[in-house]
Amino acid sequence: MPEQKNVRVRFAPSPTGGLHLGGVRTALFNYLFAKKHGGKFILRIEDTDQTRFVPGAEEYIFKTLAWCGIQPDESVQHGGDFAPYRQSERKASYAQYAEKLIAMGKAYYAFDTAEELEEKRKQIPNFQYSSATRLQLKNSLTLPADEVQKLLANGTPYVIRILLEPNEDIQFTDLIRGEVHFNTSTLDDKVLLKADGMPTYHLAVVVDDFAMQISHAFRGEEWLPSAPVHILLWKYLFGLEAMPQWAHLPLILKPDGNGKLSKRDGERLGFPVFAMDWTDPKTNETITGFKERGFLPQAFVNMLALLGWNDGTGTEIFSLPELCEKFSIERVTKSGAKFDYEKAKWFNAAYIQKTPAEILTIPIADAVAAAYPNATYSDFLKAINLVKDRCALLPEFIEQTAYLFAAPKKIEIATIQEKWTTEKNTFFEQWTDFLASTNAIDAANLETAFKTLAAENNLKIGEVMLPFRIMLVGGKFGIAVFDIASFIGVEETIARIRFTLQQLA
RNA sequence: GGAGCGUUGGUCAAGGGGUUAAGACACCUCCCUUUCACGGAGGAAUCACGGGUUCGAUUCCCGUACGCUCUACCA
Repeated sequence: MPEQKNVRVRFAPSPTGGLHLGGVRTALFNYLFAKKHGGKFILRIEDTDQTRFVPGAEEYIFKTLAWCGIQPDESVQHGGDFAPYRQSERKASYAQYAEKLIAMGKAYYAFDTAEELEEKRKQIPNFQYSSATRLQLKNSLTLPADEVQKLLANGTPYVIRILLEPNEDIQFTDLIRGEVHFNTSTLDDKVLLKADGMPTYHLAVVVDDFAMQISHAFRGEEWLPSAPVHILLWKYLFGLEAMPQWAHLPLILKPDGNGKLSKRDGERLGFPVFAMDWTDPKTNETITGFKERGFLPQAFVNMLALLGWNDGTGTEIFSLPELCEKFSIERVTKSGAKFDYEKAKWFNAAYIQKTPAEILTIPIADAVAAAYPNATYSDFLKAINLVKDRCALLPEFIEQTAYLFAAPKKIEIATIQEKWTTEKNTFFEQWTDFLASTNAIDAANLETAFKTLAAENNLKIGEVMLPFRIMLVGGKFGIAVFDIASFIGVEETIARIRFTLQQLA
């Protein structure tokens, strides 16, 4: 890619709640692109809507990104030459551009109240504030100049709207979709500056992307329809040469049916949508995140990267550094992808396999301590390695190792009882005697001894193996039986056998 | 309603004028393991539909259908 400009990209979330999959992925793609091109990744807080302020949301965004390992180069927390990075703190800078547009004849004051517009929308089927209707509305285009001045002077609330010429073709190149065309006649005169003096997104992105020298602007596909407004703004204010290159990312869809994935879908279908737990400060309701559900951040990031991007080779497991090296915006898919939680778990399982037990233990340390207060650290490490390949989610380590740290509470006695014989009873008595006398308790030795003893008693291995398993773990599940016996030790093994034997008697 | 974008197996997807149309997840069968899982071997697509262009279209063009997004003083 011949890219002369310094690469500067930005992720610009609005702090209104938890960050979901799509948001994190947008951040990730921005980050990867920046790293790939030796550029800067900027985090800008888009908090221009004061009515939607949610305490804690901004902090949550930083924590989420940190967990994912995608650190901004510039942000309200990391500083940078283009501070402030919070749009509410840049409020003063927007009005001048709106005024400039008015002076240029590209924007105008509008005094219609929200109620009046609401009424219009009710009356007229497909009402749009545009060339077709603006001459019948209350604005500086229809009102005499002196009245406009009077309204402005006495503090009448107003907004500034862009003045769209009808029937103008707007065309631009999207890095993912190629040429995209729009006609201004289908657009409306978007509000640029709100009555409270804050800019809308439309003005703010353009002004800030210019101010922060953004070279590439990536955002969700939902922004595509308003892109022409942004392009016009660039053309009027800063010139098209300075405009960043656009890329509109495909949406992440719900697994069943169609439509954008929402947090409700997660609750409905039983999987996380937010990266980390998010507690709504108003309702105090907590929505589970991938982190708390037991995902490793590397797995989460890898999974996200492959949702809408691939390197073309079929490889699916990439570390963050590898992603930074391989990522290219052109290889991002055009169409939306249904989120597949099973696949997400597969990624996590893959990462669990390759992550050392010492690391896996960190995020589950508290849960382990609560579940098995007597388990030693080294025992748990050993246990993790034993059950590793059957865990897709971190909390599964607790369940999967349960019978290694405590005798099963319930024994599926019926399964043994059906085919129980005195021969088997004899066998297990001999087996406990052997265990009591041996000190070779590694799994391989135990297995050899067990098989030899079974043969001596004219019993098929399978006839006694399953009962033995059930005695140790309570049912037909778990890791290799002799690994279990070896892990829990002779005494405990004997105790568990005797316990079941008593019940069978 | 309008505009924009999209459409390859159940899902994610590679490929992109001539291919046996990769691979992964899930599912099914088998092997391994006398549990399960892991692992291994198999199994499934007339590339939305209809027209073109072409010697030849899943690939290019045009329509249609369907889906999604937007259509707020929200982002």
